[in-house]
Amino acid sequence: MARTKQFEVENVLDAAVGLFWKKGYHATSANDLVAHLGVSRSSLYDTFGDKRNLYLQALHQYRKRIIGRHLYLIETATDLKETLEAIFTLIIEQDIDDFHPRGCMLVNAATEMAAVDEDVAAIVRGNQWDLQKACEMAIKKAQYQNELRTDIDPKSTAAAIYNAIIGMRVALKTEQEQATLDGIILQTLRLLD
Amino acid sequence: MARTKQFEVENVLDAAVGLFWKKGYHATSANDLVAHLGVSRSSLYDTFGDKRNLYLQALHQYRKRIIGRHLYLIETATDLKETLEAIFTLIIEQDIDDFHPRGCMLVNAATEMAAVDEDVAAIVRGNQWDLQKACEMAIKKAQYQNELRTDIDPKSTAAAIYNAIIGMRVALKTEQEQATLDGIILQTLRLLD
DNA sequence: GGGGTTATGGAACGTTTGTTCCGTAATTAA
DNA sequence: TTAATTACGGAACAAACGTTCCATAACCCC
Repeated sequence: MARTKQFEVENVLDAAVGLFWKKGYHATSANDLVAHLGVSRSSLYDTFGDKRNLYLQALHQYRKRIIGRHLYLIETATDLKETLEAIFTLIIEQDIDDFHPRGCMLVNAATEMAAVDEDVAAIVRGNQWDLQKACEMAIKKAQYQNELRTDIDPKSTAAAIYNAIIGMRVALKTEQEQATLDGIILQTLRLLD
Repeated sequence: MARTKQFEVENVLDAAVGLFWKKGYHATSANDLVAHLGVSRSSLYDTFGDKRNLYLQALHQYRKRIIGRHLYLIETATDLKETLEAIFTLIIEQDIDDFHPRGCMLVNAATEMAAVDEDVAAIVRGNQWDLQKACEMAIKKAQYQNELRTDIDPKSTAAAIYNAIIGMRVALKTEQEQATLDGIILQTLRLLD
């Protein structure tokens, strides 16, 4: 019936994630997108709507691809403390020694956009809920299996751990000493002792 | 010798803080600044240089005015845990029930600008150093006065507490349940038990 | 192999961007 | 009062912004 697209939507979304993640919403121009996504202006607008819409879809893509991995690790954890330490390490390795650390796209979105864009806020909140709930469930499971003290409150502890992860995401935006980062991990995971 | 300025530099800087704090660097336009600072375009550029320069000066102003208060509270604390709880409460009260929560201007600056602007990064790092050091010293002082267990490591604990404050600053960008926030505070301050 | 439909590339749109320029106003030392 | 200097308001600037439009190209069903 009609001409077929010369690109994969998923691939282009991944590329859009790459741009918006690194530079944020306002600092990424339409020209940037056209130049780096390998898709012409008209096809971009035809497929994704306007810039804001593309940004929202990129946020969903980021959440699915990047955060999905962390969720999976937590949900399948056998040793929770070890798993959380591994996640901290993953996060650190992503940004350390990077001249332009990207941090977390959802944290960047929260600070740049969430206050003035309810759709962005909803995505950020959804992500928070997922991670906090997964962490809470993992704590409960560990308690049920007698691997964790039962006087630890699952909900507030999960919230505090999630909160610490967010904090580290910001900290990594300005390069940090490894010793400081290790200290934060050590103390945060002490919540599970 | 020459005409006198019709405005106080400090007042204008405070107003600039208000704008950049709420909207960030890129989303605040030169027109926004002219419209809200009560200073003509030419006087703005004459006094503060370009937009980026004004932003950097606004960051310093924010640090002096807002964070200076927290520093003072920590440095003069008699009951550290109580003081930290008070600071958490101050932070929460600023943003809760606000339709457009501003969060912390330095956190916003870190995520939006620090990766690509070394001067912004330096200001953020300076602020981190101040707060972390103040917290570390307060812990040591409390330990010396036998108000705190001596097996608590001052440096890493201070880093973790600072980290939790940053995390909460981001969390408040999307409105939160008070119970969740209280849980984070409770668990974070457990580091001092 | 048309005919209907969508995709594409590129030019073009009107706004908004950050910044500069200039004529005039205000200030004070001489 | 004059001369020298700086501040001010507003027009003006080129560049970049996000978006739209259109002629052409590619595709599939009939």
